[in-house]
Amino acid sequence: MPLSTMPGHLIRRLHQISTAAFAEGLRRKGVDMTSVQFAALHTIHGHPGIDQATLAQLIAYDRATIGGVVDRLVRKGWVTREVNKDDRRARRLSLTHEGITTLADVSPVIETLQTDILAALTPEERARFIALAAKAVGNVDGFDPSV
Amino acid sequence: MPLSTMPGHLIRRLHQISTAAFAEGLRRKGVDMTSVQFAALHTIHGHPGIDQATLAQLIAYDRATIGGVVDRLVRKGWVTREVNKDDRRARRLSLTHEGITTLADVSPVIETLQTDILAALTPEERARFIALAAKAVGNVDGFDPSV
DNA sequence: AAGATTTGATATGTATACTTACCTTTAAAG
DNA sequence: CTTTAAAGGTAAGTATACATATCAAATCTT
Repeated sequence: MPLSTMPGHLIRRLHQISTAAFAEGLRRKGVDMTSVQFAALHTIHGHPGIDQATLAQLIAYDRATIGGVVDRLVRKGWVTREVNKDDRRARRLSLTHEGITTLADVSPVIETLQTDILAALTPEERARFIALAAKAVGNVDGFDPSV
Repeated sequence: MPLSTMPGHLIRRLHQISTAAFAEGLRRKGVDMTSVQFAALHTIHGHPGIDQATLAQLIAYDRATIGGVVDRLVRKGWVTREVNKDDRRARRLSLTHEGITTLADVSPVIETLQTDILAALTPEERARFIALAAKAVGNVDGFDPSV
């Protein structure tokens, strides 16, 4: 069985293409942001005051990894992290002014990139691919639009 | 635009599911091998004496990353790496006896895993997904069966 | 209320990934 | 045949990823 027909290999290649397209698009825009950082930023924006564990859960990240991601977002001045008064284990995450502006700045670029990633497909194929991928990862239409 | 419909996000989730399924399947088999290591092993098996740069190119890896992967394969006793006499820049990679046995041992498990990854899809959907993914990454049927 | 369990977060260690820089060795140019 | 360019590897630095262990705070049990 050739690697080129194995879903595992194809998915890794897609992921590679996806992150490369992301990096290139953002580089052109002059912003230093990874796709992981965007997902975190985007989700914090929709859930101000969220804690790291919930954030990790919402975007299906590892709890241990998210700490480093948030570190870098804080260092870049896009996110504030402060101890939750009601639960001193937790950190409340919110976007700074600059975080909000940057997010607004890159969002349209990123939406464009979503079609670039699947540029080799026709619009119909792209839609079918997205539907199949969503089903494969356990999403159904409108499953969790908050994310 | 919710993350849950963005190809970039879906692809990352698929990749996550894929590598997790791989790790779990191999763990059950009692073998310590990552998907990257399998791809390298599989490709070296098909191209004995291959050099690292060609290997990296065949499976779409980074030249710098492959060095570490090969390091670990050598350390596990599955691969030999020796300087090519005809081009002393290059290293000739080959499988050891144990590498061949291990590869034969895990190959059937891994083929099974390929459907596990897309377990949420019906066989027809799975086939369609694979065809679309192959097209998206620039493969056409039988494009490079050597990999 | 004291003990056990759970939970948010960090620390540690391993494995990708990719960029840039650098070294060595070939190959190409002139 | 020397200068230049290209190619194979490695090294260093950054950013995911995830398992496991640990710590502190909160919650549940009895």
